[in-house]
Amino acid sequence: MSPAPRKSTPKASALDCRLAVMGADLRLTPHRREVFQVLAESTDHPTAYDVFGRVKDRSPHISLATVYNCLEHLTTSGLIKQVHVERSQSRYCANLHEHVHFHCDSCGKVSDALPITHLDPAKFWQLPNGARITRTDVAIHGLCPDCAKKQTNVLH
Amino acid sequence: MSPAPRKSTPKASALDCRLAVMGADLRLTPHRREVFQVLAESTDHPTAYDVFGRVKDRSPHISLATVYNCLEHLTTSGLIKQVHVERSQSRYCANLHEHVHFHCDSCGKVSDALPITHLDPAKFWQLPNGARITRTDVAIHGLCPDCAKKQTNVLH
DNA sequence: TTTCAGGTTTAGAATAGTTCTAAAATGCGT
DNA sequence: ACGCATTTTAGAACTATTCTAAACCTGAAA
Repeated sequence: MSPAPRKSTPKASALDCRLAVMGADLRLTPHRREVFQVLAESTDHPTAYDVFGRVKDRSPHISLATVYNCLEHLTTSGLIKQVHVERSQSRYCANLHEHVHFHCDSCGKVSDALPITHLDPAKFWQLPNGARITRTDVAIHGLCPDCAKKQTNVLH
Repeated sequence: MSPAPRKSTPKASALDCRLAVMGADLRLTPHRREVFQVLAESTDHPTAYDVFGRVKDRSPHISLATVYNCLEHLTTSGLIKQVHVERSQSRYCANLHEHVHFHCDSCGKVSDALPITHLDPAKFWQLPNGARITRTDVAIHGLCPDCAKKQTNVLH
């Protein structure tokens, strides 16, 4: 008999492509797929607990530990990024394009800001001689347009 | 009778000056002074627990809660800065000059890097229209000179 | 088809960093 | 010295995260 055609994962979604392209060593389980989907559809940099709540709509029996587990695997295989804003909860982000995070210190919202020009850290800062740079995290703090407007109104 | 000369805080240390200059609303207690001193003498961005250990050499009876308390007061009055590197412990820094933090992902050391030129965030990133910027935190990750050298040696 | 080995998921316990609480201590102005 | 506000303390409480051990899949081998 000729070998049977493979049965598993018949459709190639955006996530499958991403996994293939990155060559990540990550088994694509339904939970991991869902956690990634949730993140890919979110622009608000949800916390692990936020993700838990959103994934539960689709998989009511998923546990928080699994969400943490999936987030860790997705992070280490480079499919998502972990963002450290506060000493409190970590936030996660599926936007892998070069960008920085803008944090509103009033309402706590986190939004992405795209680069106008590429920033070369070595041109801006005196780094220790012989250091090797792997990534640069930029976090800009301030007031988002809404909160800036509100604060101005209050002051006058 | 003419008013008696003020008796409190007879000597003006660097910390006193700093407090006066910044107009910080902070009572200068011995513990706060010690916590600040420890930080001012450290370049390794100690954690709260590190600070606790170092202050204990001078004030053996200080409690960890007091250290946290002092760190919070010093932070909110702008005398020190809190640095969020990892999801784990916060680190603190008494260097208020414009600078960024370089984190070695191998040995975990955090060191300061001074700016060569001033960075204007608005020139580099498309920020939400109407946003008001208060500060920009830059964290550069990679390998410090020592770890970069070691890793090269291992590879050949 | 059964068996096995591997990774995955689960619930709950454990841990770590930090904050809270209530009482005691301290210090300043009168 | 007195009263009041702030600071300090020890320990409990809290929260985010990680660990653990058992149950569960899934795919390959027998």
